[in-house]
Amino acid sequence: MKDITKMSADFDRWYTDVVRKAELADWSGIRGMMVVRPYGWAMWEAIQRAFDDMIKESGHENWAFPLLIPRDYLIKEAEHVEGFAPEVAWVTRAGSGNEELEEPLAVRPTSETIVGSIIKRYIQSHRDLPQLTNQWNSVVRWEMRTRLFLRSREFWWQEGHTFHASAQEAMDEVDLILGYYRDIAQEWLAVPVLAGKKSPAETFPGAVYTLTIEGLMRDGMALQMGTSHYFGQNFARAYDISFSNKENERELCYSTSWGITTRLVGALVMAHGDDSGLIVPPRVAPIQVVIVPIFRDAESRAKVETFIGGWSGELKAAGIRHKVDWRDERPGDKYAHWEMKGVPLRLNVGGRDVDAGQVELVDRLSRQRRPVPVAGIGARLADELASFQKALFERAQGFLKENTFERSTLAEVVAHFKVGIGFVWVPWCGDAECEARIKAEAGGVTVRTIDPDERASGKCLVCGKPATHRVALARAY
RNA sequence: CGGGCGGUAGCUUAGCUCGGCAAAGCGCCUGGUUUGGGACCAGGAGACCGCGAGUUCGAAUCUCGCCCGCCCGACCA
Repeated sequence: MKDITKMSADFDRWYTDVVRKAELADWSGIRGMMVVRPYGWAMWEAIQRAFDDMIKESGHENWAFPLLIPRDYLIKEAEHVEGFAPEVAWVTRAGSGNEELEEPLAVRPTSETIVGSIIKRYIQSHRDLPQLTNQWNSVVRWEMRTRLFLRSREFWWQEGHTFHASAQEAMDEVDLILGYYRDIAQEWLAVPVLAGKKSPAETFPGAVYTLTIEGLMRDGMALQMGTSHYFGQNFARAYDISFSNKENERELCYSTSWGITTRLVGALVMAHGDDSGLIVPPRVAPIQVVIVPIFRDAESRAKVETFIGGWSGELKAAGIRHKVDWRDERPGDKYAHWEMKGVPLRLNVGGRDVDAGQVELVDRLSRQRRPVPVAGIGARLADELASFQKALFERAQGFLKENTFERSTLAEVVAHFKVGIGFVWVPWCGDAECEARIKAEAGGVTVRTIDPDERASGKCLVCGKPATHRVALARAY
C-alpha cells in the first residue's frame, strides 16, 4: 500500500495512518478530542447493537443519567475519588455573566457516583431489586497522552450499573457480563482474549475485584478490551443505597459496573490489520461485500450493470451489507481502496464474467481469486462471510498461541521482554511489592490478568515464596 | 504534566540559517484518451505560511506568548 507506513517499519505510525486513511477517525483540533467518522462509527454501532441485544435479553434497561456531577456526589467513595481525581474535568463557571459556580460540576469520567446517588430513590424493598441499568454515552478523562480510539479525552462507551440484594447475585452479574464481553471480542470482533481477574494494583478504584478481557495486538502488546467490576457494598455504603430485606431489616445493596468502549474499534484495527490496511471482521463490517464493475464504455457498462442487477437483490435478501463501486476510477485503484478499508469480500465483475454467468470472488485475507457462479450467490456469499469470520479468528488465535509463554523466574521474564513480546504466564505470590518489581525490572510489563482457575503451583517468580496465583504478564496499551 | 521535535494548498513536504512576488509532488475540478491490480495528455481551481503580539521600510523567515500534533517519560478504557 502506498500512503501508509509499513507495519513492520513503525507499528504506531502504521496504526495512525490506517485509522485516518481508512476514514475511521481523526483528531478534531481540540486537544485530545477525536471525531469518529461514519465508517468507524458504523463499526461501533454494530458492536452496540450486538451488546445491547445481549443485555436486554437478560433484563437490563437503558437509562440516561446526567453528564455533570456535583462535587459532593463525586467525593463520597474515597478510593474511587482518589483514583479518578487526576483526570476529572470541572465546570466552574456558567451563565451570561460567566459567574463562578457555588459548587463545581464534574464532567463525568464514569457514573458510579451519580447513578448511585439517584438510583437509591427507586430502591426501597428487596422487591425493587435487582436494578439492572445501562447507559450509552460518552465520558471525559483528562488524559495527557492520547491516541485515536485507544486513549482520547472523550470516548464513547456503555456503562452498566447494577444493584442486587445479595453478594452472590452481584458476583454472578459480573461473570455474566464478562461472558458477553468475551463473546463480543471473540465472536464479533474475531479477537481471542484472556479472561480473568485483575491484580489488586490494576483493580478499578473502589471495586472489590475487577474482571477483564485482554487481547493481543499484532505488535505483541496487550490491550484491555472490557472490564466488569464487583463492588460488594462499597458504593452502597458510601451512598447509602439500602433496602428492606425479607426479614424487614435494612441492608446495603451489592453493586457492579462494567464497560466496553470505542477502544474496541482500535482493537480490531491492531488485531487484524496488515500492510495493505484494515481487515474488518464481517459481523461488524459496515460493508461486507464490495462489487467492482469492470467496463470500457457505455455499452459494456450497461451490460455489466444489467448483469449485477440480476442478482444483487439476492445479496440484500441474504442480509449482506454490500455496495457497488461505480466511481469513475480504474479497477486497480478500487481494489487497493477497498483493501485499505478492510472490506472482507470483493467481487470483480467484467464482460468475461457476464458471458460466463459468474463473478470473480477475492477475499481480503488470502486475496486468492475464485470464480463463483451467480446462481445461489446470496447463500454462497453468506457462507463465505461466515468462513471469513472464522478464518480471521483462527488466524488471531494462532498468533496468540505463538506468542504465549510460560516462565518461572523474574530473570527469565526480564530476558524474555528484552527482545520478546506477547503474554508470559508466571507463578506469583500475590504480593504487591513483587508485582511492582516486575513492572520496574521488566520495563513496564504488568500483570494483565489472573488465571480464572486460580491454579497456583511452584514459587513466586520474584520472592520465591509459594505462589498463590498464575498470572499473565505483558506490555499493555 | 516534564523533556525533545514539528505546524506552509485536502495530503506529503521545499523555502526559514542569511527578511524582499509563496513553490513542488500527490490529490481535487474540466475536457480528451483509457479501464481485468494503484493510467496518460492538456487546461484549471485551491494558502489568514497554526493563532496573537512585537522588531522592521518590508516577516512564512527574527523575538515573545498561546494553540495543535508527534516522540520519550510519569498517569490511564
